[in-house]
Amino acid sequence: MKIKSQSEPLLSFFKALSDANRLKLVGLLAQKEASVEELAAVLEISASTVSHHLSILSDIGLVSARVDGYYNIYRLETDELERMAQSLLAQETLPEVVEGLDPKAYDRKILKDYLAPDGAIAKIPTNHRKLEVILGYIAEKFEFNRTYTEKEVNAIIGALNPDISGLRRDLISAKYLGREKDGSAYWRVKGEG
Amino acid sequence: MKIKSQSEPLLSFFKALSDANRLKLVGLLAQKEASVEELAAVLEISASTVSHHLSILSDIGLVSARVDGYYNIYRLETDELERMAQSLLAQETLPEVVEGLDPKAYDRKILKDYLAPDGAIAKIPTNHRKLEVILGYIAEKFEFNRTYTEKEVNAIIGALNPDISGLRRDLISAKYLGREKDGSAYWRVKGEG
DNA sequence: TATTTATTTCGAAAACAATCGAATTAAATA
DNA sequence: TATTTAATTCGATTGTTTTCGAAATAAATA
Repeated sequence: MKIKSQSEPLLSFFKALSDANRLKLVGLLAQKEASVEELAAVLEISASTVSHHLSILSDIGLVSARVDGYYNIYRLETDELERMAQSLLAQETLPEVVEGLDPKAYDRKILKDYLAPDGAIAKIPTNHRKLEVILGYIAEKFEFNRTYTEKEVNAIIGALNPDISGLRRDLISAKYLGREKDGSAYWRVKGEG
Repeated sequence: MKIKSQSEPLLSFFKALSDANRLKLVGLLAQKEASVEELAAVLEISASTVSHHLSILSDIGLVSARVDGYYNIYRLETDELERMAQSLLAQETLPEVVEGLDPKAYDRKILKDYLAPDGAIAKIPTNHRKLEVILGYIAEKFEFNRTYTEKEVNAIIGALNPDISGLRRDLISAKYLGREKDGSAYWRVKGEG
């Protein structure tokens, strides 16, 4: 099942107003209500096209129609327009737009690029952002709430990549591992377990 | 020369935000700045497509880029977004949208439909709105600031359509012509000259 | 200096949207 | 009831937009 974004109304609103003729329709109806025929004459497009545009505006509640004799008289729902415009400014609107997206997708892509199929680190990235992701991956091989000897640390790192001392230094300077001043013990500091 | 609407910025704004992926980009950048690669991974679309979308957002000043090493780091121009959203609500925004449109286009179309090539009234509309337009057309054949005898009135109307008494009555009841109680004089009341 | 890397630009394919005129529907008048 | 009228729906066409992968660009590293 496809995860559907929470922001459909917002997108529909922008789509509805992202056409020059529809924007003009809203502008005209803001002045006074009007029939399809009249709008078509002023916009110089066919009545069927106006009808199509009005149905899009009507779908999101921005205009409504009233029958009067032969005519369908359309009017702008001013309150609705104001409500929608206001909600653009609301704090909670933008966060909803990104619901359903996975912020870890980039980290996963980096791991995929730098790890061998067996989980070893095939190549060490020079780039800072990417190195950070790889260091986080190494850190996960360490448990919280215990200490490791340097020999144990080297064994864990060495199973992943031959550049043991370089990676050990990086892990400490990036604060993934803590270390006794005399080098007698190491322990895991941060990461997500 | 094509008359250009005054509302280009408004239309560009809506167009820019009328795509689901661009809306998500804005949502992501609202949380934190990010590189093209990172955005592409999270949205699960190609980097070139992200680049294309960012250039559209950047054209209207909604995002900006900063170079950092290999990366172009994009950030949301929060102030600009707020400014644009605010201007949607501004009084003067909607009227600008309809600038350059001719509100008399509908009247002209009605005249075209009901007048013969020589200017005579080929057919009298039953519809109220349309009849009004035709009456306005007849009224223009009368001068302001003088009176007409019934004979003169009949001659002017008769040159346009044989239903003289019907049209004369309509002109008076729609207040295009004034009339002495005893019917001895008629004069033009409203219209645009 | 040659190579690697992220981004942008380009060109083509596919998806989408606007538009028109004709056919249909619904409502008013003759 | 048949006709006229305005609006909507339909089908086809045209134009625009999104998207991708490949090629070009620009910037950092080896």
